Amino acid sequence: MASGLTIGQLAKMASVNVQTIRYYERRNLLQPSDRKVSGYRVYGDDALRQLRFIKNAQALGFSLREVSDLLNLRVSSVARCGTIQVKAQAKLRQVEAKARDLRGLVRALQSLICTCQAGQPTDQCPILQKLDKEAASGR
Amino acid sequence: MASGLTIGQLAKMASVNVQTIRYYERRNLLQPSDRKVSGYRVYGDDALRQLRFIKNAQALGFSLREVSDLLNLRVSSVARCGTIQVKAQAKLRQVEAKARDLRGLVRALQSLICTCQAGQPTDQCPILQKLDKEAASGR
DNA sequence: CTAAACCCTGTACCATGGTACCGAGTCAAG
DNA sequence: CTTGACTCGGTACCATGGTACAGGGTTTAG
Repeated sequence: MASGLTIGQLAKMASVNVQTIRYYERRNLLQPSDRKVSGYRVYGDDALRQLRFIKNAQALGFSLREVSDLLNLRVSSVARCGTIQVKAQAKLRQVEAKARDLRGLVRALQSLICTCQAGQPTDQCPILQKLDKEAASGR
Repeated sequence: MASGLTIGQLAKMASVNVQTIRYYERRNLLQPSDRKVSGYRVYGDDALRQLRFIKNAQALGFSLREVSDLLNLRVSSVARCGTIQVKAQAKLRQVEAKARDLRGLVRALQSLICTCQAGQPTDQCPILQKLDKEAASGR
């Protein structure tokens, strides 16, 4: 089939905005495989795969900058799988740390909510009092 | 003591940038208690408490918009503690959801890393292959 | 053949949380 | 009284991940 998609068709298939695809192009994340004489971008269906790659990596918490790095690694197959593993591990540590922070935050919020009794005026609210002093006990 | 701090002194005491304080003022988060004839902002040490409040609430995951809401609640003490409790609970649910997502992400990354053997060229890397297909199994 | 629907480039704009620079006025120490 | 540090308001800029619009050219269906 080797399609030959226009940017609009690609956008629809990937459920993204046309502008977003052009934005990804500027960010060096996704290049059209060709151009028509008219200047229209032409994409193969590898473009769709790559677009999904980008979205998947984003969903895994990689920034577009990091996605770009990942894609460059893939292109230069001099790079070894280990390089990617190292990147993924670094990202894992980042994400783990963030998850821990959020757990602490959950605990802090929970304890604030527990001490709060709904009927009091706000100037006696223990949540606000706590924020006034020193919060974020989970860290 | 009731200090009478300049913006620079306040900034130093709270370890924030002077510009940040002015930015907070624009965002209705922190108003100077007075102005000198020269136009210089004058802050009482309640300002320092309020600045810490802001930073604490931020650390708990509240956006500046939400912090502003919180502060407005505190000012209008017609509002009841329950209002704040509701807000804190809503934020708690948000944060819990985010924490769950992140743990899913951690699991997805871990499983990707496990299947990856460091010596292979990138075009056979299971992490990249996985990203090519469909990742984010944790969702 | 015409009109709608699409595409092009370039630029500006959105939110978020700040940071930096400008020219001018003010304050405090020596 | 001067000089350097501080402050003022206004505006522009940073990164991030897009989105929108203007003013054209192209393609395609009727």
